[in-house]
Amino acid sequence: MPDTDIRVLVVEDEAIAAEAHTAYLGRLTGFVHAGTATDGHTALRLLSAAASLGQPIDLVLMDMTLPDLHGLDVSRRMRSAGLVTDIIAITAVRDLQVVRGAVAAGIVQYLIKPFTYATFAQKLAQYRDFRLQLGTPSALTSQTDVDQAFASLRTPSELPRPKGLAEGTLAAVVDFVKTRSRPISSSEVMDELGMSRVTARRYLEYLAESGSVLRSPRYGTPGRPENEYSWRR
Amino acid sequence: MPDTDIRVLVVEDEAIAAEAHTAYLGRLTGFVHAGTATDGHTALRLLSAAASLGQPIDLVLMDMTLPDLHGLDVSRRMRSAGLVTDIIAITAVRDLQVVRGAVAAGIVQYLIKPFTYATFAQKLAQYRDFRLQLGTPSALTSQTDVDQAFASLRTPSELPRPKGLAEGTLAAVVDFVKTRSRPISSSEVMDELGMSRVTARRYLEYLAESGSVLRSPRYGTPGRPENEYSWRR
DNA sequence: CACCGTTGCGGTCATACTGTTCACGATGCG
DNA sequence: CGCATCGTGAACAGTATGACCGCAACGGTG
Repeated sequence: MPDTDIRVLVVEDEAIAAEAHTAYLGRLTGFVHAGTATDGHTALRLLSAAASLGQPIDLVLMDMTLPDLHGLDVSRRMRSAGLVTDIIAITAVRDLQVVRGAVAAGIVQYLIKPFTYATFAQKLAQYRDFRLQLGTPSALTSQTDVDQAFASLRTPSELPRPKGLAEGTLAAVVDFVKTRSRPISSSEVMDELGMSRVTARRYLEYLAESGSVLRSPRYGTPGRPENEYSWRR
Repeated sequence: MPDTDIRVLVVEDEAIAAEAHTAYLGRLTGFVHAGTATDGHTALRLLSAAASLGQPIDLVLMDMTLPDLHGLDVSRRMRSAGLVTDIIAITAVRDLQVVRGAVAAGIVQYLIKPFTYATFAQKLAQYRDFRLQLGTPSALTSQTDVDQAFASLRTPSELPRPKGLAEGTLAAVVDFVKTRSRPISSSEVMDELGMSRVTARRYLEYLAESGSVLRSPRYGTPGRPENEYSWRR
């Protein structure tokens, strides 16, 4: 459905970086590259042109360091112009003031260069989920619904590995879950990997929390329901 | 330390609501009520006055429905003026466009009226955590750090669920009931979700008790009448 | 129209099995 | 040897299930 595709404008002065972003975009479903601007004024012009043509840009990948304007200035001018386009900031600068300003300017994600494709994809996927949740008009019925939408925007997909989890064990569990196409329970991991149920569960739970595996209760048998975990690509 | 207290401006045209918000604020540590505005222009004037006095407002509790301007307009004008003050939106309107606009205008939290003090306190506490993480200049060293800071704005805990109800199961049932426009019986939930009738009924009954779902008996067939449940918006 | 058998869901338990917690033992590192 | 990190067993708590009984409407029957 091209109708629901998210139209993306890349704002980046370095040609190589701009091409990289565009290439990354092409690998994601649901996103369309709608143009590239190499400075702030061009970006603003493209944005209003697209809006008046009835094909507004949905999302801007905005580099913060531009030749003419700072990315934050571009964002602020967009807001002044009444554009509700969402913005993902891309920057090499880890500046506190910039982050604070970014939040105030309504920037939905903040990517620090250099980043891997995986990181890029995750941030955009989160944004896509966010839009999806807001996309259905009937969805917004309660505080919880709004909270959910905000959560998908702001929950990091990659949690730092907390204490109590060993790298080797984690790798073993990840490997095991990956090889099974069927959802598995913590008991199965216990049996197959020879670890205790407690340990198996701790790792699976961490993976579920970090979003790498899907968790859902398994019904049908007496007793407390068993959670089953399946690797999500 | 009054130095680190968060200075809050309440923007609300109804006196009773404004007082309530102020009273709520007083019960929280780390926040100071810095003033109240009953319309958008006054709010903007107070904000720039405070900023030029060197005592900028850190946070605005902004009602969306004001006599002169829409809350979103006030937010946009704040951004145009270069104010990095954070904003928590308070509104009775569950409007998709408003939520989208709110995100674009850099609104950090979105509270739907009416809300309990618990909800209010939770949202503000989350905001305080967010500031705390951005407050230490050395903290921002990696993508993970930024992610963590954003994450404190997400909803960490939901309302306390009574014992005996699993979070995942409840979510599944709520989701199922929501998607059906027709009233459904516990047997249908049993069949569709693969759980037992007892379990399905327990969750439906809880939802009916808590008021999010409507319950009424269904006549016309032999046997004891069946209760049917329908989502109430 | 009053009564009664039939029917099928409502409501309650004991039960079964897992999730969760806790304190301790094992392992590694300085 | 002391400290931090991790895995484990055991005890406790949580939660879905099957079975069972009772109830409320239906539909004959007199």
